Amino acid sequence: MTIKEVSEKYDLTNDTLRYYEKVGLIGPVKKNKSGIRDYTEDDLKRIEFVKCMRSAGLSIEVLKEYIDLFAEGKKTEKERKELLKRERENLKKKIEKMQEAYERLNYKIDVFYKDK
Amino acid sequence: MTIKEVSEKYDLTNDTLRYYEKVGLIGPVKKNKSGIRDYTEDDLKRIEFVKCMRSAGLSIEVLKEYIDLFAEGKKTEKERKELLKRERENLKKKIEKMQEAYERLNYKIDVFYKDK
DNA sequence: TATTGACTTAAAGTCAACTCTAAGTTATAT
DNA sequence: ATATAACTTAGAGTTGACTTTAAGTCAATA
Repeated sequence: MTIKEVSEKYDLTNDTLRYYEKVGLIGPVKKNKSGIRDYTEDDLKRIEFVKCMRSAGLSIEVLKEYIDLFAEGKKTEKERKELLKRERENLKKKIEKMQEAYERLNYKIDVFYKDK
Repeated sequence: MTIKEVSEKYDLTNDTLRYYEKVGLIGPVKKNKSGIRDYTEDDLKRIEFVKCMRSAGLSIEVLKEYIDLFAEGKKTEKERKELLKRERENLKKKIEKMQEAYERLNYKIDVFYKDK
């Protein structure tokens, strides 16, 4: 799959895809004889994972950390699990903050701006 | 209330409080004869609101927009309500994204890293 | 009176995460 | 054969949201 197709499929720009590769979140992606990227199914799975986690606010740094551990093999499984649990906790707290703000907006809209 | 007390109460740095004031999210805060800030109850309410919304990811720009409308008085109530509804929708979508990522982390932790 | 520490300002610096630019190569259509 | 469009790279630039710096004022204490 070409970079264009991937960027359309996942709604990420070519630049972002190359940037993710440069910082080591994906790939290195295989290239054909003229140097053009050809993404594999595994690349796509990774992109989808990264996109999901990024959209939830996980930093590139922490994703990179996880992916580097992954590349080191089985011996890092425990450490990876700890990392995921840590991030899950962070996410939970962030969701709670957002729920709070959401309810506050609800209240403002329904009570303060009721008849507007 | 001094900037130090406010910064401790809301866990925001002095710098952040002055920055919020500079960009127009709060104040202008009243100052005593020697130029030192003295926050009122209304300032504190505003700070608390801004903190809540910022922690949920609303941009400084959009908060500024809301606050500027507020300062224009009653005639902007409808517009303010629209703005809040828009931001509520954005927030809802973001919460959904985060829930998705949260569940994915749950799954990974419980299934993939079950015995680790 | 001198020093300490909290405050003040404007402006420059930082950081994460892209995003754009410049200069170049390659594939396809006319 | 030439124009067009899509790709490539390294590196510079942008944006949002602070954060730090430099230079100074002021109040309280030794």
